[in-house]
Amino acid sequence: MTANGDLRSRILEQARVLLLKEGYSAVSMRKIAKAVGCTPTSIYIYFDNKDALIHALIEEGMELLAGDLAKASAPDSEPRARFRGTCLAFLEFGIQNPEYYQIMFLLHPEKMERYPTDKYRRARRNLELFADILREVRSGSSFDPMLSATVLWSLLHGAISLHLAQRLDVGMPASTFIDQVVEHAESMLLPESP
Amino acid sequence: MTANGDLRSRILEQARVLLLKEGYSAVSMRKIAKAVGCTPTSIYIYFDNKDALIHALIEEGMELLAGDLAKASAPDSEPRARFRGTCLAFLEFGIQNPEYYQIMFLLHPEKMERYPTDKYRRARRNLELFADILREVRSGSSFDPMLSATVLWSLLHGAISLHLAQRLDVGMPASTFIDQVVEHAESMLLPESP
DNA sequence: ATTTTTAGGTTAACAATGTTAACTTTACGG
DNA sequence: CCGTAAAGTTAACATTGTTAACCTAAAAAT
Repeated sequence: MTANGDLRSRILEQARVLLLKEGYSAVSMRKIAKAVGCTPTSIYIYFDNKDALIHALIEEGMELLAGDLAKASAPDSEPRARFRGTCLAFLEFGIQNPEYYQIMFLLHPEKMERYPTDKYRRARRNLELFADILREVRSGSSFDPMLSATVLWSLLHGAISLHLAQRLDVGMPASTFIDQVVEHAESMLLPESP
Repeated sequence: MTANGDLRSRILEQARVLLLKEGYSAVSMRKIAKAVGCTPTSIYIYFDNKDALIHALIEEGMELLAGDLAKASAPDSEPRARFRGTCLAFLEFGIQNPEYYQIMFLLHPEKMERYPTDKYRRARRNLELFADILREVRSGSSFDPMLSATVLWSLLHGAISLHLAQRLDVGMPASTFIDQVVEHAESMLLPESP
C-alpha cells in the first residue's frame, strides 16, 4: 500500500479536494479516510489531530499566497503601480480561493488556538512586503511603516471577509467595490498630515 | 415550572452566559439545558434548531451595537467629531464584546447560511448611519456615500477581526493600532481626488 | 535461522454532538 | 368529567473527533 505515493500526501490531497468541493464543515476525518481509501485512524499516524491536518492545508495556502504576492510585488515597475498590484493580488487571492482564505484567516480562534504562532511568520513576511513598498514611496516623512501596513492589511482583510460572508449589498458589483477599496488604499501613499 | 419567567427567555439567558463565559464552541444544546434545568429537547419547542437560538443571540448583539452607535452618532456635536466617535464606538464594541461580535459578523458562512438575510437590515442601517455622516461632511463632491461607507466598514471590520484573532504584532499596543485605524478612517473625510 | 522490535494499519469502541420520534404529564374548554 | 392541545421528558439515531487494543509485515538483533 506504500507503492502509490505515501499515504500522508494522499490524505492532504483529498482533504484539500473535500475542502474546496464541499466547504470546511464537510471535512471530516471519516470522509477523508473514505476518499483516500484508508481508515480514519490511519490519519492519526501522520497528523496529531484534525487541527494539525488543517494546519498543513494552511501551509499550502500560505505558499500559494506568498507566490501571488511575490509575483505582484516584483520590483520591475513603478512603486505606485506595484503597490496597487500587490493590493489587488491579495484581494484576488481571497476572492478566488475562499476556502483557503477561510482556513488561513477566518477560522474561529478557538478552533485554531492550538495553531503554532510561529507558523504565522509567513503572514508577517507579507506584512513586511507591504511595509517595504510604503517605506519606499513615503520615504522621509515620519511614519511607522509596519503600523501603516497593518492598517492597510485591516482594510484588505475586512474587504475580503465581508465579500466572502456575502454581507455586501447585492446591488453593489464586486468589481466596483474592489476598485474603491484599492483606490482608498492608495490614499496611504499620499504624505498628507493635516 | 412556568412560574419563574418563561423557559424561552431563560434558555436565551443561559446561552448568552455560556457564550460569554466559555466561547462559542462550548455552547451546546445539552449544556444550555443543564444550566437552565430542563432537557435538551425542550429547547426545540422554542427554537427550530441551534442556529435559530444563535440567531436570537445575534439579535441581542445587534440591539446592543445599534444602541452604542446611536449614542455615538447623536447629532449634538460637530460632524467630524461625530464621525470619529462613531468609528471608535464600532471598534470598541467589537473589542469589548468579542463573543457577540464573533457570532454577529465572524461566524462561518456555512454555519450561518440559514440566517435570514432580511435580519441584516439592522446592519445595513448602521451602514447608512456612516453614509449619512460622510454625506454631511463631503457634500457636493461627486461620490457614492454607501460605497464609501462600505469601504469604511471594511476597514473597521478588518481591524476588529485581526485584533480578535490575535493576528496583530504582539509588540504593537492595541490602542496605538486603534488610533491609527481611526486616523486613517478620517482620511475619508478629505475631499481630495488627485 | 530464529526471535524481537518497530512501523503502518485496522477493528471496535468511547464520549459528545445536533436532532427527532414516541410517550407522558399538565392545563383548560366543553 | 372528558377530550384535546400544549409543554416537557425519555430514549434513541446518526455523526462527529479520538483512542485503546490488536494485527501484520518488514527490518534488526541475537
